[in-house]
Amino acid sequence: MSADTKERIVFAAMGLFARKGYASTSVADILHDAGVNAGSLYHFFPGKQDVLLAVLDMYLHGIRPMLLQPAWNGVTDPIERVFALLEHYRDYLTRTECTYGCPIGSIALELHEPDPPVRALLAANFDGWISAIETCFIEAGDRLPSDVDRRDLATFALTTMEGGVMLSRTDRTPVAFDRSVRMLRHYIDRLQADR
Amino acid sequence: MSADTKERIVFAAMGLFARKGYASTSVADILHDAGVNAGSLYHFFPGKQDVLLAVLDMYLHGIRPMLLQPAWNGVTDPIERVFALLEHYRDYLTRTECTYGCPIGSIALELHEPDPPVRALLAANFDGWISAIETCFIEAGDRLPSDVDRRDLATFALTTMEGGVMLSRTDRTPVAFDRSVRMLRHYIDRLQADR
DNA sequence: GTCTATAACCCGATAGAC
DNA sequence: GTCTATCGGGTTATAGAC
Repeated sequence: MSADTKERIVFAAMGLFARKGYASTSVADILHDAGVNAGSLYHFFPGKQDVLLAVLDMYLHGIRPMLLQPAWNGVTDPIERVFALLEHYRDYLTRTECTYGCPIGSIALELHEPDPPVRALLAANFDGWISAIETCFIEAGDRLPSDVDRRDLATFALTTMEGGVMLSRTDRTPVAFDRSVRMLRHYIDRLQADR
Repeated sequence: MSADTKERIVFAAMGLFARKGYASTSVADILHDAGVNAGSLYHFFPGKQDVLLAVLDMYLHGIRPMLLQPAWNGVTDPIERVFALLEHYRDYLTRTECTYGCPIGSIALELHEPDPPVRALLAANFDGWISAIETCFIEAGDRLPSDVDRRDLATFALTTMEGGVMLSRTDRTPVAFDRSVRMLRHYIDRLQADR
């Protein structure tokens, strides 16, 4: 089946890129994990980079169903949703003994001069994440001071997460991640206290 | 000259790893930039990874003379020193049109399963950075609330910087970096206001 | 310590039968 | 659409003369 084969390739590549990175994943690795032969992959994709594009596209369209929905299950308070999402990343971090973090962030720093379409999809993924969190802060309404820009605050939450993941992956403990998120929580608590 | 050759190799590799990353830099690249032949490199280093170790070691010992000293030139206030260091990274970012960020952070995310000595040196570099900033916050004394942990705050400053660099490199503009640092500044201003 | 040549290997991508 | 075999090129590292 054609659709199935293509899907298997993308899913296999998604896992491999997250675990080993883009450059360190060979086409042979993808073929092996997908249980597919070279001819099939090159029938659906012009080359390896196009597989990456498909993976980034899947992440982009998966933000709601694959990331936000599970992270926000049962959480309705908009500000708690921000921290529920951060907690979601922490779970992923600890479940993998702090070896895997955010796959988008890893690829973004691994590729030093990505081709324009790759860079555009990386930026779109970050933008989607930020916009989702921005919406939470907007929904928080007057619980936050009116002079605090909601998008700036959402960007800050993402940099806290990405930076925390970076340090925690490096020393294989969630300590730095926890410290950063605790500080972000402290900041947002204070914003709510004296709005 | 032996010492000179070894040094040229390390400096060439330092530049290349920062610009292209570790995996994408070939030994041939290093040889070319250093103006050295393969025999010389393999005379001084068992392999490519050992060149990386030497580079990370140089970064580690260069934190004060190569990073803090120039960033803090003329800045004495401990809290302003924190933001002067962040400004230093912003300068590097904008001077390179947002293509290069923190070389340690890039390598840390690029290598998914680094050998223990590499990981140890990456962690030591982050630790040295955090400790320097922690000292600033300690020197700030009672300008900051006593119940705010100085090391947590220093870790937060590093994650803000690394996350900001990641996003800014991805969309090739310092906007995200500036937003994150502005939020950190806002937080620390508030800590000082109602200590 | 420095040089050149090259070994041994892995990579992405392709050709062409089925 | 799927398979196998393989091409051409780049990789790290080594051998051995000087």
